[in-house]
Amino acid sequence: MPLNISLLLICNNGNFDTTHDMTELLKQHISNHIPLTNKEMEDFCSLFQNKTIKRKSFLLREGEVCKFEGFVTKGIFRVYHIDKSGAEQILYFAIENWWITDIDSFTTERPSQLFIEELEDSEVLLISKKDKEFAYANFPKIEKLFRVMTQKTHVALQRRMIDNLSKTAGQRYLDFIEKYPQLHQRLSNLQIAAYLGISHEFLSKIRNKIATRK
Amino acid sequence: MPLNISLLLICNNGNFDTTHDMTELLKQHISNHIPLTNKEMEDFCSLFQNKTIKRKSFLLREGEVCKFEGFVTKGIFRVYHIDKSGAEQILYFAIENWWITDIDSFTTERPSQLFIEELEDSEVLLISKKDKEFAYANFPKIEKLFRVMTQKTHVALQRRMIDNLSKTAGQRYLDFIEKYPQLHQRLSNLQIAAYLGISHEFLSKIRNKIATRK
DNA sequence: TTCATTTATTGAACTTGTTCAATGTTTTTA
DNA sequence: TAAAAACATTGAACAAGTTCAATAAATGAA
Repeated sequence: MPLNISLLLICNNGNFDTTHDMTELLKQHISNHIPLTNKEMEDFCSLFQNKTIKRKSFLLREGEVCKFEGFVTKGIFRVYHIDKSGAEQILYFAIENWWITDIDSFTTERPSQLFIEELEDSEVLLISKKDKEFAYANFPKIEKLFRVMTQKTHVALQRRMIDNLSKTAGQRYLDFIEKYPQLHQRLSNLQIAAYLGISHEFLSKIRNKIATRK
Repeated sequence: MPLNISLLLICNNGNFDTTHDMTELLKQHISNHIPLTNKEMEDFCSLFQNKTIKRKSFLLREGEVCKFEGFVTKGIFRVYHIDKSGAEQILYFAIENWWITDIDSFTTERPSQLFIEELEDSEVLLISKKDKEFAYANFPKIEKLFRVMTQKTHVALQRRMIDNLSKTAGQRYLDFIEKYPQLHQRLSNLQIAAYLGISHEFLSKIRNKIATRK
């Protein structure tokens, strides 16, 4: 059957409904965290809307209130801040199976300080605040799911914080390509530098040094 | 009545049960986040044990599994990591009304990479993993409480991450004393430097520059 | 109160990372 | 396919931050 599936994918230019396939990834993701009954799973996933987005467009801009939480099913996003001097700091990247939102703006309903931008043509499943509150109120397991996921994200950020406090940029770059080989291949060095908190020129020098030492 | 209360405090050398006063602070803290019935509040707070700790002793050391989550009612703690070269990175400080744990070790039950140390004589209310699971299972509001608190903590860490990526050490120091004036007064410059991710010598030079410019 | 320990300051030499400008390379788009 | 735009590399001068060593000041324990 793999041939048929390939043909299906090749022929699909985004002209017919693929929502069913889209939520498949989300369902799998949820199942990896908590057990839900079929009904709970269907009810929860039906709250999401599929959205297709062209590269270099924005899901959120600074100053807007973030009205969604998104689950990426295709493509790559970056969540970043622009400081007073115009420099960009990337908070995180999100590829397939990752969630994106400005959790601060989403929960407080205050204007966001962040940008969320697509780097490739992407697809994302979006849930509104109202529907998420509905889910929390009606499915206690969903409350647990998001508590556990937020904890995990927090632990990852704690590790990154410690690394940023203790390691040189060169070491952080090596850690990055080791930890996220798939991301590394899909990102420009400009993006990686903004994530590591260094200038792209310096990243270039780091790469040169690594390359000539091997 | 204020005189009587003062006398009571003066006479109490830790020799009689003050658990009741201790959980008062916790109850207030919880009420600020979510509404609980009296029974829920009593049931939940009864899961905590009060612990008095001398300064410079450890609540957790690297390599141990973190078996508690703690609510600080008195004193000041620091949660930190020691890297390969022996340098300390402070993840956060906790004073009255703050929570302390290694959330990674506590949830995964794997050895911690962190130290939790008292900097003053302190008191803390501790809850075990089993009792916390019990609370989650029996009080859905508690699940929500910790989801919301973890979200807030995460937002704060995201801001700190962005600041660390974009600001100079001098600016971060000024931000720190503005944001946490009470902490600033109770901490040595060694501690603050380890939090900011700089050497204490350099912090000293920053302080000198600030002082002479005023 | 005194001695030992910890904390803070300062300077000099050094390392890490930035900025700016010039040049080359790759990718997009018309 | 050509031109434009975005991305990557390199060097030189500079700024930010570290390290080490010496000294002073503050704190804690006997």
